[in-house]
Amino acid sequence: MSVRVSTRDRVHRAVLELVAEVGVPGLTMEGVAARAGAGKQTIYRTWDSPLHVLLDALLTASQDADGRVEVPDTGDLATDLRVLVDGMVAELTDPPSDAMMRHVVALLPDRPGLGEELQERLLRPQVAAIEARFERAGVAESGPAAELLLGPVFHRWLLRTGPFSEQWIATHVRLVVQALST
Amino acid sequence: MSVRVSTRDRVHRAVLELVAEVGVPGLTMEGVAARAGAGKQTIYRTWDSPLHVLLDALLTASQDADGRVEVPDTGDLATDLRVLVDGMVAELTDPPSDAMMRHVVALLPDRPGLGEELQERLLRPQVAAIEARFERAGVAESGPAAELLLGPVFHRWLLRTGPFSEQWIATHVRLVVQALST
DNA sequence: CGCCAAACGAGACGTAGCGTCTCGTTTGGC
DNA sequence: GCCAAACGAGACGCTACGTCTCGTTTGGCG
Repeated sequence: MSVRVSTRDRVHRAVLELVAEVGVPGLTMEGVAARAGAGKQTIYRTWDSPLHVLLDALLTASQDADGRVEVPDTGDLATDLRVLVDGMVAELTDPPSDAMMRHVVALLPDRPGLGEELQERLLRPQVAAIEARFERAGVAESGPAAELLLGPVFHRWLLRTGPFSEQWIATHVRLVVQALST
Repeated sequence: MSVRVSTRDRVHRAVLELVAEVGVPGLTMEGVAARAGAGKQTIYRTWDSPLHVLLDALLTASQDADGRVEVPDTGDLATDLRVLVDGMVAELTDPPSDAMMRHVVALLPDRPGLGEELQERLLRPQVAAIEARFERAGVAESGPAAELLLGPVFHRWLLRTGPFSEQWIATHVRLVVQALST
């Protein structure tokens, strides 16, 4: 990304403002350029779609915030898993992130590049933290275990079958821990 | 839907042909109308977007095929859950259904009507069948149980983290059954 | 300090799809 | 066999597309 720093920032700000006003389907390259006070060519030089601009803006912001996911270890597996699930739920329910991720996964078959960027810079660290905590607990199948924990969270987020209430998360974590205690 | 039957069929055929050629993002109302030999007004009278046309076409086809999901009961819970998971996997990996569902869930926050139609006519029967089988097995929390079974399947489908191999499904079902055997 | 190439803001350009509309022309139910 | 409702066709102005060509900053190097 060879765009000048100040320009990048203005474009990021513009797309975040616009997505709040018109939603992801309402984003346009011309709109972003105009709001950022930039030429269209400048936008096309670096990004290939409004969704790509939004993805970059959100990932840049989240990276500036923390960068990596800490692996908690209070000794109690259920407690630590809750912390990790809470982090993921926070990400999934933040409105701009929610909308962006939905549209990125929609285009995943057609534009794998977008999905990889999301995967690499946002999801993988979360999954890795969960697997690490399982391994520390002596769980052999940490991969399937992480999927068992995250799957229902994504399912509930994706299909909006119910809220992420205290009680639901507690029940879910309990079932997962039970599945892994041979 | 007051469109004449033969017209509906021609539109359904047209959108299924087109989505295979140009993908969901390439679908347009004008393209569907032209391919179906219909006027644009006729399309707009019944549907409000190309994705809505595709959703209707796929749901109509799948309803004509079977209509409802059978609840298997061989006596072995793991075996029956496999059958139900296999059915869901088949639906999720059929290319046009795959693409359609991704785009519908992407628009779910903006256009809840689309999501409800998908939910009601396709997903709910699957979930109900799984919950019914759990209840027959004496599982108290059949709701969370169904989520535990389906969540990782959707997670793997959505993020494409790995294939639906024999081995993965077997391991996953085993973990779920174990989570529920108090 | 002054230079110069790279990056930039602005916007013109032809194309395509949008959603609405107005035409005649089927078409099917009474 | 009649007549209103539904239809095929396509014109209309509009918006966004992606490419392009302009001058104009701008920042690094001598």
